[in-house]
Amino acid sequence: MKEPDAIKLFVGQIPRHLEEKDLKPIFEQFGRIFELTVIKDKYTGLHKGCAFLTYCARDSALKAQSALHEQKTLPGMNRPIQVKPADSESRGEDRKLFVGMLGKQQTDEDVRKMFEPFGTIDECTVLRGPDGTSKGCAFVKFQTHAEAQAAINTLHSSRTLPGASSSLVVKFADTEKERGLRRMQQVATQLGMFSPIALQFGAYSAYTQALMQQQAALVAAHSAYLSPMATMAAVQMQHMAAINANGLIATPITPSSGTSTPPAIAATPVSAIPAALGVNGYSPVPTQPTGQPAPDALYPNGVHPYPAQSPAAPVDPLQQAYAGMQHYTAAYPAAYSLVAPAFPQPPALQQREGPDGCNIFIYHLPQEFTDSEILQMFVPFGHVISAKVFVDRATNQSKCFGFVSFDNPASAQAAIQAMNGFQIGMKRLKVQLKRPKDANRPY
DNA sequence: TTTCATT
Repeated sequence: MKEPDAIKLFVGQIPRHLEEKDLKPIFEQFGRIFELTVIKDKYTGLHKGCAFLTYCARDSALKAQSALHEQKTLPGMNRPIQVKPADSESRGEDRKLFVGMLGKQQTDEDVRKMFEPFGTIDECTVLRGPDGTSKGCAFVKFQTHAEAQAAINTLHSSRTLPGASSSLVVKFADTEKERGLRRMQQVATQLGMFSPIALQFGAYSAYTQALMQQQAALVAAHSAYLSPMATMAAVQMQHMAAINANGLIATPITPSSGTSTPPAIAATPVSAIPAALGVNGYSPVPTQPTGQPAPDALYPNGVHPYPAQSPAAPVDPLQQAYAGMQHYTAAYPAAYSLVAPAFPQPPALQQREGPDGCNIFIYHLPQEFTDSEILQMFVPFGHVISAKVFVDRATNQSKCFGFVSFDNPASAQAAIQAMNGFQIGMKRLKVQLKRPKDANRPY
């Protein structure tokens, strides 16, 4: 049994091929383990590279934390292991700050000194690229929200650091949700598609996102062993599967030029995709020259001395997958059309309204969006009977707002739910029900 | 100039 004051620890920077049984020996040396759980993706079961660990005794947790946290690096990882109380133990992530516009040469210590006057700092990390160069920003975690707020009040915009292009930014760090949106944006950018297909990433359900990540990881893990054509087919399937799994797009997808991908692939169950790739059961783990996974015997203490880097590890699988795709599609423009055109252009729609509750108003559209873009942006949510961007009569320029009408209120609600607040560039879309014609505009 | 992840 565990002590009542036991601490649940979060363990990060774990190689994804290590399971509970592999981790146990690493942590058992600090005391009896009450519970050790590798965190897996709730939909895909994919190992997320971290775990929760509770010792029977509080003291064991403290010992493990001081012996391991930031002290050792497990093989294949490029950052040291994290062993610290889980967020659930401290409640609230409202005490973490994002600090932007730092000089490139400032270290964790420099940043810490700047923030120390405002309270007790739990964590202070300058973000760095794989080569160790600063990204010019940092995260600083205080013990309380009030301390963090005090730092914002005093430091935000207070000065311009040497080498920075504008004044210091100090704000609360993005929430999990905001980060998700940001990632989608990055994916969109990497796909080289600002709109409209890329925007649909914003409409993806968590489930679809999870599938995407899994497929991307598989593609990344195996692209080295697959022919370019197979890799591209995998990326295609990833898109198709994502779209179909989302249940939003019913359009049949037919390849428009010769590849080995049969039309039937669009109907392939998602679970069958790894098999279709010929990688079913193949774990995305760097292997030894023998073809066997690295045996535990290589690091009998369970902990490998710093810096133990695997040449295969430090690339983000998503980035790698999409970079690969971009490269491929750049070389074969004809093939590109296979990936994108899930949404054939319907004939131009008349501007007409749906019933009450079926019409939505969209504001903060990018200047370059036309009827076609907003149609494609909202078609995943239902049957669109009208999509109209308003343009200035004199200049023919978009007024950056428009209306979309569905044939039923549920689609309109789904669209609002998914797209309101969706970030495009610096702006977020405002998506709400269109006001009835007779309502006055209060602004 | 937004991270490596928090059941």
